[in-house]
Amino acid sequence: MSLQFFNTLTRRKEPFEPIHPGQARMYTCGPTVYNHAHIGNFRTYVFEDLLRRHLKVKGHRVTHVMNITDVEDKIIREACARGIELDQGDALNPPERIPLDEVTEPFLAAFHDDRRALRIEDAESYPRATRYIPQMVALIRKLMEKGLCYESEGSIYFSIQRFPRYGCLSGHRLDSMKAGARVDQDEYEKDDARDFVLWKGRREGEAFWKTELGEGRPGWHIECSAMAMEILGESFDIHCGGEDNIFPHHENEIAQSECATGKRFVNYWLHSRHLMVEGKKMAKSEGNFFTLRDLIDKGHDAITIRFALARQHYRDSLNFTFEGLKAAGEERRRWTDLLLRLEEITAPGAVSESLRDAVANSDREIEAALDEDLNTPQAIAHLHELTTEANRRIDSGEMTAAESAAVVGVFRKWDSVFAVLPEGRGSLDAEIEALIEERLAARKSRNFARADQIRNDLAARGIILEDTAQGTRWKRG
RNA sequence: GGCGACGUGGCCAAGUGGUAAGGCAGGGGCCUGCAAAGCCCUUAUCCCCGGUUCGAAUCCGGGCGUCGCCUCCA
Repeated sequence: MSLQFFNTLTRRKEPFEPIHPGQARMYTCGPTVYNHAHIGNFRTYVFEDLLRRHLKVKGHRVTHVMNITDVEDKIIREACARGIELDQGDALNPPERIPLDEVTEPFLAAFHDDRRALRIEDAESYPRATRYIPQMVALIRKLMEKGLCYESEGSIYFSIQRFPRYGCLSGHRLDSMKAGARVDQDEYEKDDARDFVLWKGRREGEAFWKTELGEGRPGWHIECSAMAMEILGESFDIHCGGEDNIFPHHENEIAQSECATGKRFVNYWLHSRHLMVEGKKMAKSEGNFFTLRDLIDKGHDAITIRFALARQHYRDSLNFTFEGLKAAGEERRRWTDLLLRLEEITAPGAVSESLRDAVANSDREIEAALDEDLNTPQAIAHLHELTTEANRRIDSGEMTAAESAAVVGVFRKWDSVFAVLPEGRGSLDAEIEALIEERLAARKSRNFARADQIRNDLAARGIILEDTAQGTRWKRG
């Protein structure tokens, strides 16, 4: 079956056909580095990671660009409060380091630490907005030459009236947008309240660059168009983000990009729904706002958090609960324990036809599920079915080492997408090994008090012992 | 007010026309020195009301409810 995605643009599932066969170019909206990313952000980044990993399994060469927004109102406010230099230099002759980096770099580093903890693979590129000011200026000048924008009090605005398809992504219609309940708080002067700013002229107390457009700083939307087109080309395959980005951010990206080039900007728009915590919108005021660090500090495992985020379909809102996190941990443990059991099997013999079929079936169904707009819940259900089947066969004592390897193979293959299995158990120090030996001897001599004491002591040190017919198995708790 | 998504067992969740996958939690059993793990058994007329159809969780209409976006929040 072919890979298909639900395209926000058409509101339908469509087969994925990359512009260049075998190559998938994707751009995802990354973090604004003014604080630590929260688990809602990571829900989206984990979805995008699953997407890139599955594209790779399907044989595509993936070029993934995730932008870093490192100039923005809150960052500037913080810089201002700290008395950091507002002049960021000449856009065409930028210094290695700009003053705003002092605010953003610690959070950028933290973001990468967090995503690695969640096993989110490295993207091919992490462009920072502040390093692409000339490209943004060039793009704005192109739009100016085409007469699609206007200047007002030193700022430059895009006139959405000039783009007839405006609203194609979000479904907003120009005429009905006027009735919007919200009043724009922006103090800049616009011809039409719905127009958006491409370039903000320098203002008192705000960071600025010296550019051909004068002194000022870029608007928000322009960075993604400029960086995406610079790195991926004027037309590319996939653009992702959280659902809140559909309007206005992505809508505006389409308008400015397609007006500038006259070409289709992006073929597939994929958006993840938001995450809620314990049934409520995550908000600091609700006391249910969590960064990854918050959860790790509470003793939760990063990979289990990854699994809790990956386990639900990206287009459904995800209700993040501690009960759900516990369930995610149990599911992982079940798979981890199965792998330990499988590794212990040494029986010689061929792979039976029934096992070969079972494994091939699981493999096919998991692939089909992921092909169908990344249906992770269904793919996971198939892994659970394979788990039960494998445990049953192990219990029957008939599984061979070759069969065990076949089952492990399916788990490892799909874990290249899910990335939730342990890489290995590690090893034990000699002291613990000696205790395990001592306990075996104690059990043999029916000194169960001593045996249980050793088991309890080791459990307190994070080593869990389980007795099987073949001997004692250890694992880390 | 405009646009959109969703409502399946205690919890999470698959399933888009043929009489409800899977996991977690709970209960019972087998196994075990005990435990753990594992296996087996166990809980649903799919929000409500109409309609289409031989047949609907699945399609259509109407309710009710939850959630999201409507200018810088993934």
